[in-house]
Amino acid sequence: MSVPIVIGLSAVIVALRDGEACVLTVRPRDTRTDQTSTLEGLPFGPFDPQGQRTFDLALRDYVTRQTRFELGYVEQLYTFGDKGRDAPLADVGAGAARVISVGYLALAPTALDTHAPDTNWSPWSRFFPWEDWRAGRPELIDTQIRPALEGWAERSNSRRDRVRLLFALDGAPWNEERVLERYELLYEAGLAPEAARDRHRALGGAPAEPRAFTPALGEPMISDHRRILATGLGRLRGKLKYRPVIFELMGEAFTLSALQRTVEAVSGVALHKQNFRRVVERTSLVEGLGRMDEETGGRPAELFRFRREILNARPAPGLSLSLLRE
Amino acid sequence: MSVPIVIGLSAVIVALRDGEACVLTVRPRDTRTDQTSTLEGLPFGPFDPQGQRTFDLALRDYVTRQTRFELGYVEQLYTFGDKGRDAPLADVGAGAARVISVGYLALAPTALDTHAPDTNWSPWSRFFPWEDWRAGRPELIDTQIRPALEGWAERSNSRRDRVRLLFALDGAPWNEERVLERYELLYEAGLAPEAARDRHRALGGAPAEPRAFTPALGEPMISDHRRILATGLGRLRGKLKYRPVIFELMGEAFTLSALQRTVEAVSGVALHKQNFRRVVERTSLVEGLGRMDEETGGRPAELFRFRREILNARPAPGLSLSLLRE
DNA sequence: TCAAAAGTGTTATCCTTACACCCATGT
DNA sequence: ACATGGGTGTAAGGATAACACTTTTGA
Repeated sequence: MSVPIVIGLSAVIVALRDGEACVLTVRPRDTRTDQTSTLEGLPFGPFDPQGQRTFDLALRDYVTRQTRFELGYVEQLYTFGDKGRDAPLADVGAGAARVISVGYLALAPTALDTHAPDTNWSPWSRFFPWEDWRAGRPELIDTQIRPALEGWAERSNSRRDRVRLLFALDGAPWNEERVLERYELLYEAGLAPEAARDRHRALGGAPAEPRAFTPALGEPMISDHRRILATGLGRLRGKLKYRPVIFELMGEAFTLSALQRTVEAVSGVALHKQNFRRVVERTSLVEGLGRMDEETGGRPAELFRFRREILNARPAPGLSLSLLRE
Repeated sequence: MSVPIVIGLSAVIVALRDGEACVLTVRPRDTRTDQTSTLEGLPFGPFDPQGQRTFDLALRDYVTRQTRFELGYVEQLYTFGDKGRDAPLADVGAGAARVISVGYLALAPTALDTHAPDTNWSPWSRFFPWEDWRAGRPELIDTQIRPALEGWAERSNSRRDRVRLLFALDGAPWNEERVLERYELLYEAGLAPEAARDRHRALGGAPAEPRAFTPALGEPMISDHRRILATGLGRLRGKLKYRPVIFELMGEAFTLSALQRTVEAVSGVALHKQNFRRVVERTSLVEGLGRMDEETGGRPAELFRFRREILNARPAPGLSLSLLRE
């Protein structure tokens, strides 16, 4: 076994900031020049096979040390091992190692106020602008993405079908969960700057250099981090519907409107107000506190709390937020 | 980096044999004694970081070479990295390496007739007898599992709740998807022989020795393979409901009854015949062939085929086999 | 003729989705 | 008074889940 394996743990840490669903990003410093990277990446740490007992503990430990807060909800996403799409070797100080990425999803309540150096809360829409349908169908899909994909798609029927289904062209409905498939399609079609960079490195080129990118196609990230982010966002969007994970993003007390805006920010679609309330109330996941919110214009709203105890008491804490499109 | 990392790929390969959902198992040979193991395990292969481009390709290649057939549907399950629950080191010929298990799920149509040496199609009920509710609630839950868990459960409320919810005690409904959580509970409670073995090895004991086990608690497997199998079964049961994966287990033509029996064998619950048909027909996932089946007693049944083309044509090939309990 | 398995018809109930409308507060 | 956001009522349509029943074969 000549080539050693290095396992990199990457975390998609999601929290709400100013009403937007954000992800914690870092700009790693180049060890030689001490310059921070122009591209953002996910919090990342190598797994120590000697000392660390589980991935889970290693990840929590790593994040706590780097950002000074403790992760609550954590779940494993996927393990990426494709050659040619691995993390930059420099990151982990390994010479000719094969780097395997284990991605994790973590959710944090809004309260936390971490600002370790070189970290930032970035709205995910910066990386996937086409995923935000809250204000209706994003124009850039038809003005930019569709034309850019035309040449690639017309090479086969299956490509055409994929583009149509994933980007909701020609009347196909939008499916907000397929974030990863959309990103992978753009990567395959060469429209993600990461693709060009990976090809370049495969040919023995120099380390990744940031280059101009089309804003409509989203900002690229370091190594395979945008791929992991897409996996995390898709997983979260799916999970909302059958597990009450959304409450991991809320504070102790919240209004139903705030809850709805959070679901909308994550899922990227607008919801029908009245029906959203009914669904939430029917599942009895929340409980009114009697207290009122101190306003932002209009009638004061009642504050609610998540009845966390039902997680142990009830069979399937189903939320089944059957996304009620407006 | 003193301790090298070894990545083991393990496959849960599911197929139907004689109407039962089975999983392909192997009995590895001891390299010294040339004896086959008394315990079964999953097909397993080390990942070569030098030569192999992706896990997916590595797994397919490995299975094809070992069993002479090509995998169709393949999906990654989970990556297990807990210290103390790793694969036996002897298996991969690595000295003091840290072994990480990447589990995969694969589905194979019944047709295939592989019989490589030392491999076997084992019904999953041998490993998880409590998961089969097709003939109603299994007696062993109340006669064996409940009493065996009593002492462990009474130590805290949360333990009691977990047992009640997962094993459907005291009127709690059965949730067929939580296969892994049930196995992990039994492991934690010390009722899986694997737990004793792992503890023993952690104390520097000799390699695992098979020992007597309670049949009601299922047969143990090599290393962490029963954990991976539980993950696979749970994932498959969940996926049935929102993706038409069940057809990966069927031949080209099948009767609706055969389809129903397959779903029942996988999900472990009995379904309502008439409503099952209605659901299948409404989704237009299948198409009648006009031909009739050559019987097994009673009126001949029409043969159907899976309309595979809808995978590219339709938005969400939802099957939503909302499990219609009888 | 009867057992066995295939296949059809019908109905109450619940959930989804949409509609319209009223309430409490700040300016 | 009126704009703003909070909150309620009601009803059509469809999916679910449960009934009971007929049809076609082999023995």
